Amino acid sequence: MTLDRSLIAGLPAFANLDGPGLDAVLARARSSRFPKESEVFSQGGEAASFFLLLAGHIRVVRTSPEGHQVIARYINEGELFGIAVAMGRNTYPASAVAAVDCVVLTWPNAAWPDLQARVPSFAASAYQTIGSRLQETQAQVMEMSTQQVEQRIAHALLRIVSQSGRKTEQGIEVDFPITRQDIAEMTGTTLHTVSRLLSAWEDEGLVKGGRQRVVVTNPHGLMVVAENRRRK
Amino acid sequence: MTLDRSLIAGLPAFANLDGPGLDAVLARARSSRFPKESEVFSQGGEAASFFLLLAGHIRVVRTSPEGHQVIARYINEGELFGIAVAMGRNTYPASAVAAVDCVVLTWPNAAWPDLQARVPSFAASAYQTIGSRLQETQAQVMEMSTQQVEQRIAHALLRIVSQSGRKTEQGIEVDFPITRQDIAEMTGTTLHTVSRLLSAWEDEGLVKGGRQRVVVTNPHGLMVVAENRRRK
DNA sequence: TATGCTGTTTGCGCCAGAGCAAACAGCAGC
DNA sequence: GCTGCTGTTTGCTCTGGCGCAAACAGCATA
Repeated sequence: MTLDRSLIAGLPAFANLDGPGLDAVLARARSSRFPKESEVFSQGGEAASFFLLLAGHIRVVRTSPEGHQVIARYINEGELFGIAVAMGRNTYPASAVAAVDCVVLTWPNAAWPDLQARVPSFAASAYQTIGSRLQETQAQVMEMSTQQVEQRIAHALLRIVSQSGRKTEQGIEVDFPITRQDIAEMTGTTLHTVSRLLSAWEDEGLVKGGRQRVVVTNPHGLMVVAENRRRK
Repeated sequence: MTLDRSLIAGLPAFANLDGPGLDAVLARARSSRFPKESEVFSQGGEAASFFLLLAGHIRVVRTSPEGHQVIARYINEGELFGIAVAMGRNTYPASAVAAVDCVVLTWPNAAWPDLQARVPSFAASAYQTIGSRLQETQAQVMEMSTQQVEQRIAHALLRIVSQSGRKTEQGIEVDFPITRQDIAEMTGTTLHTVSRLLSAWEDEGLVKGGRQRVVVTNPHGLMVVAENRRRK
């Protein structure tokens, strides 16, 4: 199946790439569909490919030996993921699950050295992706060390909505199904606490909830909550 | 000042490098001393160089806008650090402080593109370093979400001691000065809690404390504490 | 030897948030 | 429309560990 340049021409990962460069990158990729809740790759599995999300939303999940799940991040359209090869790893450190039906570009890892040599700006953007994820993850450690649950959840919601929000007449809505449990697993809390806080915020007119739905109706008000340190 | 190959020949970062390769890498570096508690680079500062620690121990610290400090990691001898350039960043996301007197190799960022092209295995080891730090940081998020303070501190201590431990007749000792406050900042707790737990462990014969000193006298026993989930 | 300074220990009270339990509400399939 | 499943809400209790405070102990300097 031949892939069209227009699929990826506008993506930040391919900025600074000319037409032939784009074609070189696309020549090694194939596109495929992943239905909702299916796994793109699995934690601990041998890393044979790396990916780019063309459409949909993907949840990256880590499971501890004891069975606890933590959501490391959500992948948005246009982002690279599963780039274990760029880190010199040969196994995936987490699982990737389609949060909705997704379209994914897949490259075999074997193509990496060649692409890296021939299309250096593509490799550079992969490294930059890894760098900014390290950065974000460290910021998360910091948040978890220093902030209250309320602020962490507010931050997490604002982050999701700014990256994967869809404007509606009510406000900005998370545009994939997300449960209270999911939010809890992103912030290191329990679904009970998340539910209680969302209910409280709904009373204050900051958000509006629904089954697997969250709408932020007053982003500015939520930011105040996120920044508010009530202790010292 | 001319640097000798033997300085770095044995380091994992330079595995697979032949003599000329080593020389090419060293030609662009200069070596310098950093006295205890001095800053190698500063959070938010413009990233002009990247570094390799030849001797000593370095503390990587992030400070929040509100002034909270978190210790992201300790750098050990032979490790690269401050490699913002490899992530496409132009500013340091954290500060690096010498925990003891240190000897550091410094490369100007300008040398990076050239080194990357001419000594690819050096670049690859930088990327691998970043990858494993992302991995570790995500593991830390997981720990903070799912484990009790007691287990987190036990894990942190075991990690430090395994990476930077020195054998003594009493057991394995952290071979740089480390305060209870430092341990608290690594694990997202308070020095009070750390102090209480260390005291308790000392009574059980697992560790032995001192001013800015920790000796693990019974590593196996500490591992039991680290793995022990007393709830659920 | 005295004087600080910095790091450590320990007691006490309190509360954010986890754990448990039970009722409730969308949504899908029959 | 009924049934079942999955996700949500909410009340209650309990506790890990934080905040505060005060005493204490190494180590360095004069």
